[in-house]
Formats: sequence, C-alpha cells, structure tokens
Amino acid sequence: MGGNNGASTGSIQARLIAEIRRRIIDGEVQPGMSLSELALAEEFDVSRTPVRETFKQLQTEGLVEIRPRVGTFVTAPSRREITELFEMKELLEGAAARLLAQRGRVPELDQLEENLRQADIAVSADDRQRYAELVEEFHELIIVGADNRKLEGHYRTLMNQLAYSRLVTTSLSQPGRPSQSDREHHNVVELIMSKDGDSAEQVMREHVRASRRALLAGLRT
Amino acid sequence: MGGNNGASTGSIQARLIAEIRRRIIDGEVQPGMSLSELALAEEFDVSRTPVRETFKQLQTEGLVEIRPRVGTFVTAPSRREITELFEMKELLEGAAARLLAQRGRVPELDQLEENLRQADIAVSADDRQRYAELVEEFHELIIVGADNRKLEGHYRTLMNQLAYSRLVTTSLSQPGRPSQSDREHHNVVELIMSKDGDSAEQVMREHVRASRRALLAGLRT
DNA sequence: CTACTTTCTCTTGCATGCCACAGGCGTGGT
DNA sequence: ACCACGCCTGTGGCATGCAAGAGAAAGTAG
Repeated sequence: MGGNNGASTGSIQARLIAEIRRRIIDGEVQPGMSLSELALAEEFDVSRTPVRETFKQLQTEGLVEIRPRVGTFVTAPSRREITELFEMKELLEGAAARLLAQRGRVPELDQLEENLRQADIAVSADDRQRYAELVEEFHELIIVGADNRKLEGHYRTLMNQLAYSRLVTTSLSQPGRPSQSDREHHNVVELIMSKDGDSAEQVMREHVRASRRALLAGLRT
Repeated sequence: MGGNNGASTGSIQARLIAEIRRRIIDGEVQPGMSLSELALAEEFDVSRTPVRETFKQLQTEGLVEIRPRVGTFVTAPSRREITELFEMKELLEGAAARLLAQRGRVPELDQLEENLRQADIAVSADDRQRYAELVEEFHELIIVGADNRKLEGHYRTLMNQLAYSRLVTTSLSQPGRPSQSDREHHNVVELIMSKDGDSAEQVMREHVRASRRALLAGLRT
C-alpha cells in the first residue's frame, strides 16, 4: 500500500532510525515525551512494524525507554548518568589523543591545524556560533584520528545520550570560555604533533574537565 | 549500551535475547553461521516477529550482522577489530582501576582480596579451570568497583564481542602465564589499596597488554 | 566439458489483525 | 464527601500473510 517509496533512501528503517534519532538529539522531542508507534507510522506512511524495530534499536542506544503496554519515551539522563557520561567522554577523548599522537603524520593532523586556524579567527571575531561548530569538529577529528572504529562507535553513542551538540553552546556562553578553550585546543594539538602521547592524553583530559565545568556553570545560570 | 538484560520485559523477548546471546558468546553457534528467523522461531515456539527484534538488538550489540534479504550471521571479529577491542579493554580496565582506587574503602576491595586468596590456591594447585573463573571474576570486580554504569555497560558489550570468556583459557595455557598473571593481579590490587590511582591504571594497562600477548601466543600454537 | 541463462527456492522486509495489559475515568457504595 | 471497584480506551506484544530480492540449482547452448 504505502509501500512504494523510491529506492532513493534505501531501506525504510534506515530512514526512520536516522530521522527519529536526529529529532531526539536535536531536542525536537523533549525528554520524557512519549513516542507513539502509531503516530510515527502514519506520519512516515509506513506500518508499525519498522517503527517498532526502530524503537528497539534506539532503546539499545540508550535514547528511548520502552515501557511495555505503556509507551515509548525519550530518556532523560539522570544527574548521575550525566556525570558518568562525562567521565567516559574524558576517558575516550584522552585515549584518542594519545593514540593519535602515536600514529605519526596523518591527514587528521593537517585538518586539526586548519581547524585551529579557523577557530582563532572565530574567537577573534567573537563568532560563538561558528566556534561551536569548530569545537565539535575538533573533537570529532581527535576521535576519528585515533583510528579505532570501536572507540569511535562507543564515543558516538555516548555523545548522543548526552545530546552533546546542544550543550556545547551553553558551555561556550561562559565569559572567556571560548578563548580559554581555544588555547587548550592549541596545547593538545601541539603535544600530539610532538608525539608526546602521555602528555597529550593528560592535557586532553584536563580540557574535557574544564569544558564540563564551564558547561555546569552555564547551566546553573 | 543496552544494560537491559535479564528481565527487562520479562517476556518472550527477554528469554530469546538472553538465550541467543549466550549461544553466541559460548560459541555454540560458530561465527559466520547463519541464524534463521524461522528456525529459531519454531525452536522456541514463537513467531518470527520477536526473533526479528532480538536480531536487531544483537546487531547493535555487535554480535550478529543482518544482511538484508540474505540472512543474519554471527559476526567474526576481524584481526583489526580484535586489536581495537583489546585497545578498548586496556583503556576501560585501566580507567576502572584508577576510579576504584579513588573510591576508598568499598566492598569490592574485600572481594578482590578474597579473590586473590583463592587465586593463589588455584595457581598452587595448578587448577587452570578454577583460575580462569577467578580471572574473570577479578576483572569483573575491577569494572563493577569503578561504580560507573556506563563504563560497565560498554565494557560488557566489548567483552561479548570478543567472546572473551572463551579466550581466557587459551591465554592461561601458556607456560608460566597463570602465576605471572596472579602476580600482576596482586600488584594492581596493592596499588588500588594504597589509593595510587595513576599507578593502578598504568599497571592494570600493562597487565591487559601482557594478557593479550599471552593470548596471541596461545593462538599461534 | 564449460560457460551462460533461467528458474526456483529460501531468505528477510513490511503490512495487517488480534490480544493482553496499564491506567484513566466514571459509577456506585458507604 | 470520600473511597473502592470495574469499565473503557490506548498502548505495545505477538502472529500471520504477502511480496521482493539474493543465491543456488538446473537447464541449455556452444
């Protein structure tokens, strides 16, 4: 019946998963809100089955909670979970920095230098929006540059649970935070370039902690 | 990730997920083998639907691969993936050791000491089977003792992908490895007890690397 | 005997229908 | 007025049916 969507997007489920996940991460659906199988099925003009399977997957990703016979709800990380997520973030990014440092000359290093150049410009121009994008790209480059797919996958899962992209802006709203953050990025890259893995990890971890502090300060305001 | 094992739904699916996952981890179904929806549905006397949803979950856990229109297959980690998994293992266990050291006096420390006592006995008696169990419990205690649920969840996912419990025996089959391993365990616990987080992490990581080397040597034989 | 083509079967993807349970709401009893 | 009980609606859990694709097997030509 509704079936014939062009092969353009590939499988129906891939589309559903990507779109619904995006909505949760981008905050279009609030935590705690219920996601009705039926409503989404009608909206996307598919049956409940693929929607159900999408929910199952998002549940194992930690983005929704399925309460049998009651409904499916967007999860809201508890205070404790947020702490744990940041602990993991610090852990993984620190490790990624070290791994990247050990790899020697790889394309990601050039991209990081380019990122820093543009970040300096954005900070000088006080363009917070642009700088937030560059911060995301920076961390992304560190992770991808570690060249460990498992690490990358677990990292992405964690960031999704944190809805991190929405948080960056908050932490950067603290006075002086952008320039401080930019300096820390420079330090990290410098240590990576000099192949000092241990120090790179240490400084990266300190940077993550600082960013977390700025975020919490921003939230309290 | 999905920490939801056991009785999350208490229903048919919980049983399916637990049982099929167990079969994969215990190696009852070989990597590469196909898992037929229909066959499993009939075996458990349910319809294909819950089996399908089980596959979906196991896929995001990295235990099976669903090839559309072809079948669902037990994944066999590539050489590269195994390396990556061990890198993650080293990372997470090292971090767990540090976190545990920072926590002060917690019940897990007593359990670790008891574990070491029994391990000493098993090593003296050259009881490899028993020692293998104790090794698993040791690592489990370190992870749980870190008191970070996210870390624990991600760790479990990784170990499942490695089918680690089957590998322990192999690595312990190396001559002298059990007593060496036992000594390393003692060192780690000692550093944790003295609240030296940094050193605990470092030694724990070294221990993981050593265990990996022993495993690879055992596989080559 | 080999290489190509065709069919045929077996697999999953998706749609649909029924059922059991949770929880809200109204009704009747006190 | 208050409380308890039971109905009623909405939700997901599961069974089943149909269709489309992939791969193997069979058939055919050279």
